[in-house]
Amino acid sequence: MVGIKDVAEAAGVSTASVSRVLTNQPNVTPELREKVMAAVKQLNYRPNLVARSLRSQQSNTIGLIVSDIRNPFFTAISRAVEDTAYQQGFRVILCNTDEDAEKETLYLNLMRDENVAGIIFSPTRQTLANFSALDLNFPTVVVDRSIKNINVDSVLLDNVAAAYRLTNHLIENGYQRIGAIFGEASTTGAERRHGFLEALKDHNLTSLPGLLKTAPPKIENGYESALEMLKSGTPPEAIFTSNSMLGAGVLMAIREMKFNMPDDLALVTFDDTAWASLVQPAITVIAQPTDEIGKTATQLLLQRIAEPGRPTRKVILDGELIVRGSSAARSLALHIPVLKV
Amino acid sequence: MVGIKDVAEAAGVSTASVSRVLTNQPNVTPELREKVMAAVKQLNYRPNLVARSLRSQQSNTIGLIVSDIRNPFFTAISRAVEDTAYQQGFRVILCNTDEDAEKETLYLNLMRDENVAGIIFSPTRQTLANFSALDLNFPTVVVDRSIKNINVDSVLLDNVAAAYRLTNHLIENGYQRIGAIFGEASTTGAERRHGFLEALKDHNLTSLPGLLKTAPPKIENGYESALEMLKSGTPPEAIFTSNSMLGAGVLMAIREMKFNMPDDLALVTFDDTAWASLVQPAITVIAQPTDEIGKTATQLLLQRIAEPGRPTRKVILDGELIVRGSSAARSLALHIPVLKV
DNA sequence: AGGATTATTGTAAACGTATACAATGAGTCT
DNA sequence: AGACTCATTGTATACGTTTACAATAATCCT
Repeated sequence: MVGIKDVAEAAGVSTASVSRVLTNQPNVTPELREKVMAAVKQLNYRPNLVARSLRSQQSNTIGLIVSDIRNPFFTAISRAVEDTAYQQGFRVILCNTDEDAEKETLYLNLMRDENVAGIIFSPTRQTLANFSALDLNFPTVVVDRSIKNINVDSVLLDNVAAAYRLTNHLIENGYQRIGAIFGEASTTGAERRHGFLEALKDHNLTSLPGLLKTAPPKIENGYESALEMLKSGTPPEAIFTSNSMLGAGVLMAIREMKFNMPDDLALVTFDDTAWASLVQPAITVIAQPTDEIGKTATQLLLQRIAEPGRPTRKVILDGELIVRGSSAARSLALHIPVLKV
Repeated sequence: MVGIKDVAEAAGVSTASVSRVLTNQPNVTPELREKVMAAVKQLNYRPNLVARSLRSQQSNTIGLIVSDIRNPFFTAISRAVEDTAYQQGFRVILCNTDEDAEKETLYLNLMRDENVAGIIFSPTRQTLANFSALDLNFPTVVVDRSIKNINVDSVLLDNVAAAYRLTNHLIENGYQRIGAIFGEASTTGAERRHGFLEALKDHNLTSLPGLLKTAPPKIENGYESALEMLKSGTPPEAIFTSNSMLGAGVLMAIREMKFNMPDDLALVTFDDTAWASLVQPAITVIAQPTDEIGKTATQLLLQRIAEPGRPTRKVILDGELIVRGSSAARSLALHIPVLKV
């Protein structure tokens, strides 16, 4: 193993000088830099990041704590976070929590032990509730989940507005008996639910018993919930889901029950996943600007790392409504049954 | 910051003793352990992993280097790797290479600098070619890509056999003009191509000009390649793709050209993604045992970390052919055109 | 019983780097 | 010219652990 001492010796300078040129400090003469770099290249020296981190008491790895990497939303986020982080010389440690509060504290502790520079985190409601209690002693930015009355950087979607728009779109296209399934682990689900209900109210519609569900954001839950709705005597005309996992489950149920989209049942969901546009008819969605979210979160974090005292900020992004066939305007035949036959 | 010294003081013992109980060494009396643990709990002490890693010259983080986390195959792999790794007390650093050989060496160096315990890696062909040259000085296990004549643990699919089976299935169902698109970055694509061609040969079929393509595993490439095939005067009866990214692109092209599956065109692909079963007709695929692959790779790595001298082993898993509607037996009408009308 | 062996704990050095402080030398000013 | 400043480099300590080695106490054997 070649260390800084070897480089110093080879270059005929002190270890301090080597360290200084390698950390790009000012006040080093070009000659010094040259000598050192030559020795570095010759010996193929690479600084030991662990030692560097121990001594300088700071590291350039950041933690990314998400609930499920298989959820395409988080996949996209991680990708964006990693890209921007690596680009700035930071590494990323990825953790899956499965929306499990215990795992969350586990990983949070881990991050502390690893002495990470900061974390990007999408906490469960549970963890969010006593967020101030666990006082993270490192820079933190919250993504996707909203956090109130606490000073922490965050970047999230305008969930209420997006859900409102999506629901509104359904209603304007002639759907009235609208079922909905919301994720229950996060604040996100609750906010989208709020937007959904607002839209109903503004059109003098009410949510119907048995057609308003809440479940952990997993495919099977979407499937089960939708089956219940579809098998009931009075199935909905449309289903709204607050994320793609639930949406995929609903689609499975639709397939199983051999319902036709959108004539028998319309479907709209959050997150523009691969399958949403491949399926026929394609699914109407709210597309979240995942790249933007991940990138912004990382930038926010890096800025806070550089300047811990800066005022916190909340970045709120807008979702984009992408209208596709799954929510096409209800056909006349169905609207005015008298015309049938 | 509370350190080991504080704990030692509080417990009335030496720092060495504290360290010994915390690293679960034998030869400590129960009383000692008790005293130390009490102090640890009281002070809420947590060992600094960076310092530990520096001193002990080993860490418990492993690197996972994949080409694209958005590819569902790698998403599934990472999830499995992380789960098993964390379960054994190891952390995971995730890196995306975009199948870019430069990025690969970049991250490989990074892993070295970070002093990771080992890595799990799916190298490009390019990197694989001079694999021995970059002599990784840490335990490595290669996944998904095959590597010859070099002693390194690896776990991969029996690609030739799987591709053969998939092709064979098409042929048996009456498809003869079969187009194919293979990933070009990895050895995987080449192997699957081999299996594909073998199957053709065994049925006295030949690959047709313009119907055998190679491209980086991205959706747009699948799309472009398929469009070319479909727009040609003599489009294929079926298309075979060697991974889900290409497959998704092909499906987009099919949709755009308004071809019907499987009557106008059958489609089969590798990897059982979410959309493969949601689409109608659902897609026939070779499902890779991703959980198994990730888990096995991690275990292999941890074993090698524990015992560096052990003989290397190559684990070869079988893919599962899942037959769905996209490759249904060609209808009689098309088979025997004379019957038509 | 006394020496040899073993089990347990303590002392202090080491891991590889960054950095506070000291030291040196080159300008600058009066 | 001498005192003073400032830029540059060197010396040596600190980061928070683990661990080789020393030391002590306890046990065993003849």
